[in-house]
Amino acid sequence: MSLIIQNISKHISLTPEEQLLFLSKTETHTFKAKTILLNSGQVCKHSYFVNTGILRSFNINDNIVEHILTFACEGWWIGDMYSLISQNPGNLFIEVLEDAEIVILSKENQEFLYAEIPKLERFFRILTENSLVANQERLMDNLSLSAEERFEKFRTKYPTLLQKIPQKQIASYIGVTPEFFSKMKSKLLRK
Amino acid sequence: MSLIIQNISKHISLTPEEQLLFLSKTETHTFKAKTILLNSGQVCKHSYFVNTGILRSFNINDNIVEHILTFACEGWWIGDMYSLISQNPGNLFIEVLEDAEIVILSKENQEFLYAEIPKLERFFRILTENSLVANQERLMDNLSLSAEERFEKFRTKYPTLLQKIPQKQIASYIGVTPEFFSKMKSKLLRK
DNA sequence: GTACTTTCTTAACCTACATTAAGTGCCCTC
DNA sequence: GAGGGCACTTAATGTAGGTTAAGAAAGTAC
Repeated sequence: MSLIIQNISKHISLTPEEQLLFLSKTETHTFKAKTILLNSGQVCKHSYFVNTGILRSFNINDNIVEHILTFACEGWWIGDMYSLISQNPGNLFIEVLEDAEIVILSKENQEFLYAEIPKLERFFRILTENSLVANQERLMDNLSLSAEERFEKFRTKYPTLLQKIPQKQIASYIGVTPEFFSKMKSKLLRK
Repeated sequence: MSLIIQNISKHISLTPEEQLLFLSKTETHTFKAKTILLNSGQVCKHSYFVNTGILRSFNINDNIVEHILTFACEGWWIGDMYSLISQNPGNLFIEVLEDAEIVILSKENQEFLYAEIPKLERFFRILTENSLVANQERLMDNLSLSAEERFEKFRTKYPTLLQKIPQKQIASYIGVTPEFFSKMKSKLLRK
């Protein structure tokens, strides 16, 4: 069974016909690392589900500093939620960090599927709820933890990522400069 | 029409019977300021909708420092999303800041209503989506803006709150100490 | 009205993290 | 296999915001 159907089946059960209908409304493509799937200033018209590879969403502040909102690895959904909902231009970029196979679901088809398979409302509600919880925790962490503690949390949340992506991306995710991250890391190693 | 039905009607339309069914599954109570509706360590079994008054959710770090996750004024929902979903003990407190009239919806009744009025899945999905978007924006703001800029954002997001709540609560929301907030404020006034 | 508690202010000093800048290693690509 | 670009490191210096402490102001209770 495809990864995306497995993912959905964790929360709702679809008949074989519904599964086929769902899949018929998606497209699967492969992308090379460094491909930009969504640019800041564009309207986001798709949700992306990662079969293999790694993606990230981030914004750029004052044309200089990048801040990473999310990484998405195998089995994760990613998109610009704000832009997707409002259909206004967003300020997020979505980029492929490691060659990836991605399932693409257009907003249009998503709405169509809500109408055809109302259970999917439930699925995406649950997905969004989980995402909200994760985000709230990260927000509270950013308010109350030190950079070192945030790094520790990153490690447990994304254990596989540590080896796979440039460490400046991790610095950006936890909210420090690459220079400070490097210093912090060597301090941790010395312990 | 009651405020909560108005709130729901912004996103889905309920028949008069559905409205009555919904309301019959809620309870409305008034609470004095300083009432704690949910304690850290408890399982959250209700969602709260604010008819009048002000609530806040917050956690306490190392038994010392409070960090505010959300304020909820008239027409807002509040709860401990993590605990509500997982039914595990959460780490949030929910407290009444200003005498309030609150509509209470138990998780049990919410599930019951999902079964009876499937459209409500849609409503709560949209509610959660909006909440997620707001949270993501706040997270990015915390990564990229100065305390002063975060205060400015707070003012535009909660214009009425400024006069109504102790300023240490605002400091806690934007993530600085009351002392620093006071210093910053007097600097802003001198301009 | 007086006392008690909580909030707010001010100020001296401290620290986590940013900035700037220079240098090193490494993977590309031609 | 030489040159150019990134990612990473190190170190000096700078700063936003924290800590501590003490007093003033403002609620709140009796």
